Amino acid sequence: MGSPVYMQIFEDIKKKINNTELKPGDIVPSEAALCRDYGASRMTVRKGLALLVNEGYIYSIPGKGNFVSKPESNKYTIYFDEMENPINRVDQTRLLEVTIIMPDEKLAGELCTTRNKNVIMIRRLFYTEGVPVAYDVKYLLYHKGMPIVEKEIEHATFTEMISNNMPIFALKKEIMIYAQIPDEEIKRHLNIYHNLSLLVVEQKLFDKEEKPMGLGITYFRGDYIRLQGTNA
Amino acid sequence: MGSPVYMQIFEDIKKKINNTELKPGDIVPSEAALCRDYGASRMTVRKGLALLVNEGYIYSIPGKGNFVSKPESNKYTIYFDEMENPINRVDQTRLLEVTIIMPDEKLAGELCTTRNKNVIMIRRLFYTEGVPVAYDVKYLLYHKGMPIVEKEIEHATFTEMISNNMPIFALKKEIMIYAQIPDEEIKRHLNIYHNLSLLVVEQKLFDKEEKPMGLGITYFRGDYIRLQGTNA
DNA sequence: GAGTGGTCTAGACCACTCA
DNA sequence: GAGTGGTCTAGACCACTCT
Repeated sequence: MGSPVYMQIFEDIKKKINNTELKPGDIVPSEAALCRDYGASRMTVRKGLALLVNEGYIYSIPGKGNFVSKPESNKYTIYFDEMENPINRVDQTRLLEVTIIMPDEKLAGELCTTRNKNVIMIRRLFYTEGVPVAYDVKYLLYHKGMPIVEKEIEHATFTEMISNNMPIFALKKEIMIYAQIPDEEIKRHLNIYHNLSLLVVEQKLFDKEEKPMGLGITYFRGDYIRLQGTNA
Repeated sequence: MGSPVYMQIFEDIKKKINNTELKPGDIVPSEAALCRDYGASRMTVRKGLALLVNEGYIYSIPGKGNFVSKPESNKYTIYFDEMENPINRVDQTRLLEVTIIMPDEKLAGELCTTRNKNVIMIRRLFYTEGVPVAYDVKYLLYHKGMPIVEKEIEHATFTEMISNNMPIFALKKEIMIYAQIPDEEIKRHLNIYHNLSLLVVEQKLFDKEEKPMGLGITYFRGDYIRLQGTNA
């Protein structure tokens, strides 16, 4: 029993919640009561309770008490990287095009910019063992230090392109996942001759002021990629 | 400036990390130094640092110091619910079948069971505004209190089916997302006559001993669903 | 041995809720 | 006014790292 007191408190209460001995909405014994039960000081008890709060088991209402939470049952954590996924990895890329474009209505809206502002467009193909597995398009709002050198762009992930000149902790990212039938251009790029679905992943990156910095759309062959996640 | 001292410490250091004034791998000023800087007690300083640890900004090495982390740049949180998604919601369901089956090799493997154990199979259709949008199959390992009453199953999400008799906090869940072309049966169920992709979401639920309790596969019309997430 | 973080105490004052 | 959680202090002892 070498484990710290606050850990005991944490584990004990967690067990009671998992046993339904304490149910969502129930009040947890008060801090003073826990101090008595464990012969511990209040700071120690609070440290145990803080762990339960962090893991979403309980929440506090000042002046009232600590209460058992309703679990968030449909929350998942997934790790996504254009270049690497649970069943495969990109081992080669081909740069199709790097150009400056004027965005159309839709793209300007997505990037919260106007149609007369320059946008860098990067189109690439990703390969695994010589086979094209994904078609990738990025739109970056131009700003100083932006990589427009082919060498820097060709093998970079979206985050890498932008984090060259932007501290990465400040980035907010959104992801959108959907399924689609390939159009003729994508079929040609990905050597698709028969019926095949695409898994499309859109990534949008924001700066710390919540302004969009870029949009990336990756069209994966459906038989190439699976995204995995857990509620851990 | 009514905000607590520990919050000041937290914000200040966070800002320095986002400014790259402190870079990944750098050492954070020692707790003693921060006590001096802020005229605060050690417990207060430690509370501020604990926040940074929780949010993944720093980590501690006992006897050495606190260090700035490398950010996890490809981690996303998504909320998935069979019945409800960002662009639509299921407003009606139809139970196609509830039966007891013996699993085939593949399913037995997925559920870590043997081919002679009973498995409950539930097949349903989901509708939005009268249109079939998803075909849903669940496989549940039978155990006491399992819902086999149609009324209880028809409108339940996967988690609800199982959490009736199992404390929900103990559940571990895995999710897998991929794109697929519909087979003839699914085309018939979902009234698909032209080319259309499916977005397939597999959910696997585990008990607290990490043993699988059930597998759910939902085949969504590609034009019906988009999954969204953020790195928040 | 000096410095570091990890655990813990026994108090304190505050704002809040509830009866 | 009694009870609750939120913040904070000024100490303490420990195990650890580094030199």
